[in-house]
Amino acid sequence: MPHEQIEASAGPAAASPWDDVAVRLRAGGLRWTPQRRTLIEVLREHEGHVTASELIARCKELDGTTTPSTVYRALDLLEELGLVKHGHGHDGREEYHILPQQVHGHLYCVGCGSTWEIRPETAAVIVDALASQLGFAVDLSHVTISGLCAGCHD
Amino acid sequence: MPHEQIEASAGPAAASPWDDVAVRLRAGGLRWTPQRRTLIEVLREHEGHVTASELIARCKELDGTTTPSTVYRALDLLEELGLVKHGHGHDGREEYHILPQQVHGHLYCVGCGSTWEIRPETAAVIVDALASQLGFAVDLSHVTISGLCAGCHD
DNA sequence: GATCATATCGCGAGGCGTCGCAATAGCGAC
DNA sequence: GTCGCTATTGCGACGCCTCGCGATATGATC
Repeated sequence: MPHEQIEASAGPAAASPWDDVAVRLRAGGLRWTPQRRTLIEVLREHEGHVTASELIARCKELDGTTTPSTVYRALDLLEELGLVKHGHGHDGREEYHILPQQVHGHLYCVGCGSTWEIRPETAAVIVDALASQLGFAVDLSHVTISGLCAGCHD
Repeated sequence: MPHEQIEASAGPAAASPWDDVAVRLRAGGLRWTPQRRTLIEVLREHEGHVTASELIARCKELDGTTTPSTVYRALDLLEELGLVKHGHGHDGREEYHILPQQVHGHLYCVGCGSTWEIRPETAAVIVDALASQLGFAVDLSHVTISGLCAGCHD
């Protein structure tokens, strides 16, 4: 086997936040295991939101020996590193936001079942209202707010 | 522990919304069963919010034969009658609001674990913002929004 | 390459919530 | 009071999520 190729720092490929997970883990005395490697592979495939069960299922496809508890624990770890962020769907089930970039909220229409996003500008109105009136700094992205969309409302 | 008391028909006691549940059920072709009677007893004991497990545990104390599925199904029914309303705590677990009167939201501080209410006036700001910007009629009471309270924030 | 401390894994159990099914029992009709 | 329709119950099984425990394997050190 030839030596593994070292990524040249001049490489033009966009640096992915997943690339240095191994390093970051080891820096904290944590370990880079096959199970975590698999999970990162799976996360690379996704964008936006994924449910925990979807992640577990996909990991199991790739590995077969993956167990749910391992995935949940690895996700907790990645959340501490800021690479994912968990929230709850309208029914309380867990959802993971991959590479959370901007604050946005989630809406679920109980009429038609579709989901909507609260864009950052609108979210800001809500966050500001609660901050000024209650001094509470809310994290709108953690839950899915239910309601009726324009189409189902009238 | 409150002792049992037979309700005198001549009693001028304020009519409780629970009093005519039996009638309302039968009016819809539904039935008034011992299990439902027990649940109503339990609900009479509470105000505000209760978790599903608390209700189930208390029903089991009173009856012993109560099973969770029966309680959940009865709660669904009462929700259709408008007597309770379910929501989700910060961790996604179910919570029941007893006799929901006014629209209010729920806040959970991830710092200290305390819970706060969003008063109707403040809730209105949020509801209006989403209504005017997205045409979405949200139900703020369905979920618990996480964040940091004034004390934990700074 | 061998050693060792310990982070991590897989397993099993448990609580929560949902659903389908066969048996039971309200309750309206007679 | 009895009958019969069918709403409801209890059970069992499942999926989701968490946790504790003993066994394993990472990776730092020599």
